[in-house]
Amino acid sequence: MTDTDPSQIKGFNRARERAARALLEDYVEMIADLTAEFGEARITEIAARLGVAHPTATKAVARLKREGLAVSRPYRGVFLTETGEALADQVRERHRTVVALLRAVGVPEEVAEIDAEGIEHHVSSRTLEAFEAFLASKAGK
Amino acid sequence: MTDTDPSQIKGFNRARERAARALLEDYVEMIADLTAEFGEARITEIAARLGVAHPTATKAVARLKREGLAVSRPYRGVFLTETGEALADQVRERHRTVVALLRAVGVPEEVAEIDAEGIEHHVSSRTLEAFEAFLASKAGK
DNA sequence: CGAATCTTGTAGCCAAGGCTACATTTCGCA
DNA sequence: TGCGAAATGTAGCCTTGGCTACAAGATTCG
Repeated sequence: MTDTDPSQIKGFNRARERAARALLEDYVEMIADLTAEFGEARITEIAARLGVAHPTATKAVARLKREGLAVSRPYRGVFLTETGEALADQVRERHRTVVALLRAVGVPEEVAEIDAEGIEHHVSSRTLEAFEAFLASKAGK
Repeated sequence: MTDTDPSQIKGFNRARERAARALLEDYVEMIADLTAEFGEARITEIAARLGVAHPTATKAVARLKREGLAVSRPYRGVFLTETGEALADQVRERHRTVVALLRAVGVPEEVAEIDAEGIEHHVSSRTLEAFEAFLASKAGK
């Protein structure tokens, strides 16, 4: 079996890639937030805010670097690349939209923030468009 | 460190329990569907529909049994316990509600079905209530 | 300037979901 | 009835996110 078996990939993708993408997005978003707030994102701070031990954050950042989303030098802060920034913007925008949508259908603010964290990673672009259109029409009324 | 450190649990919960709960729910829902359709749920069928190899499904079912959600005898089908049935009902009801909500805000049907799969596991009870209320008010108009 | 302290990096282990390979048990049918 | 195919079970490995423990590079300040 030298070529790639689709059925295997499907299984691999299932829970795996789903979770992996969510994780990447969380880290990128957090780095963007910290950079905006402090001018840089330190490993310790990233770990603390995401509620994980620092080696866990180190590993994740290594992955971000591998994927070209971030750069860093030993003992210095972590910064997003242009690609990383773009992803962060997209993620934050989507987060805002999801929260707004939830609020628009009557979800209490605190709950909306919390649930959006989990939900946002599963909102496809088409669903996002629908959300935006719905919010726009509602605003127009 | 003999007592339980909360910060550690938080980390453990993060991606872990999130994914674990979604997985359990997917399996329970699938078993319920298959039982409704064929009178029993076979490991092979469960695995096929969830797109995983059968040993993977076997492991998951073992976990369901451990948690008291299902029962099974070797080389026989898998069945849900009352607790499992209750969870399945809840999961399916929530799935329906999420799909309905998505449709109500303008998401195309096929997309709604797909995205609901990922979203539903992150919808808290309070958000679900809000969805139901929103749908009810909309129906009333 | 040097030591205590704080921040990072590295090594190494665990649990869990996935998979493949191989052993067993059932089942369908000639 | 008996055998081969199909369905399950079991063993064992990989990857990944998490964690702890320990090593090593920054920092701060007396």
